[in-house]
Amino acid sequence: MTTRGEQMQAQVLTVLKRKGAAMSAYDVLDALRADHPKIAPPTVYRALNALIEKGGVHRVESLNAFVACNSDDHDHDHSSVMSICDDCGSVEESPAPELMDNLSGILSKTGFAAQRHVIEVHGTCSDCVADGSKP
Amino acid sequence: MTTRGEQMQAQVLTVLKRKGAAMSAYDVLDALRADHPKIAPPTVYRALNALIEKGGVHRVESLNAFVACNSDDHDHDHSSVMSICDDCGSVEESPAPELMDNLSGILSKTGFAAQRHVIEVHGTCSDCVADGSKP
DNA sequence: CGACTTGCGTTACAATATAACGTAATCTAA
DNA sequence: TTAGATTACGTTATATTGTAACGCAAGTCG
Repeated sequence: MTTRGEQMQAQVLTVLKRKGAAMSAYDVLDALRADHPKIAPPTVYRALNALIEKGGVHRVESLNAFVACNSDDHDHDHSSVMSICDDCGSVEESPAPELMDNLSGILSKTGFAAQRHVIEVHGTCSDCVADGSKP
Repeated sequence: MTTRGEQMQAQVLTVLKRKGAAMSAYDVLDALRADHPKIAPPTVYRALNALIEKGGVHRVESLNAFVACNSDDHDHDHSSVMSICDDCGSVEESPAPELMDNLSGILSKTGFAAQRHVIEVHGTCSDCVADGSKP
């Protein structure tokens, strides 16, 4: 087992968890510059991609951004819905097995062989709804 | 009613329909250079955004690309699933009202107020499945 | 017609992402 | 242990995607 690069991955994950919301790769890059003054984009993208493979990080396609997985228990086989708050940037994952079954049913009728699901819902999270429109 | 720019929108829509698959904004730009040698990105993005507002074009978030809406009948209130073939680039929309209800149910439990749904499924379309793995 | 408004075209640049190359770290086998 | 193979890292450079801002042209309305 190689451990090269895992330090970088750990630092990237720490940054994302500390933020608790979606961050662009370049936001992560800036956060890492404190420790690594000469860090470059490919380093960050490689760490992010490795973390995505492991399931510790998800890519938010509709934001071109990344978020730490906060629910450690669920499996990461794409069986969840991402709720993205456009006010505060928080991202929650909700497991949705029935929805996936429903989707499979719809698609199988058309002969489409699904491989990857992107289910992202934009809106306002309960906290931001409670805070009112624009305090 | 202004008609300025509608020519451009019409040409963009023609390009997208002729392609019959997702295209990046810059692919559209290149296609338009034949008629408009000096065309620039904002012109294309403005036309694309106007067409998206009207519902004639959809943005494919997971590809950073755009596709002409091929089913003229359905309403465009986000109530459909996009099936994206990673082999040929074709994009199909399937209405999925039950799925949307299901999704609303899941999210309302968390207090999340949904405003926009991004439901994109990547895989292989029936034509490409029929063509075998790599002919 | 002349003043006002809208939004287009253009220039320039910002934000996101990756190709490619040399090299250092790790692994394998003798 | 070390030579050779392999992996994947850091770096440079560049590709790709998207937008801010400004001046002007086209349409609007008195």
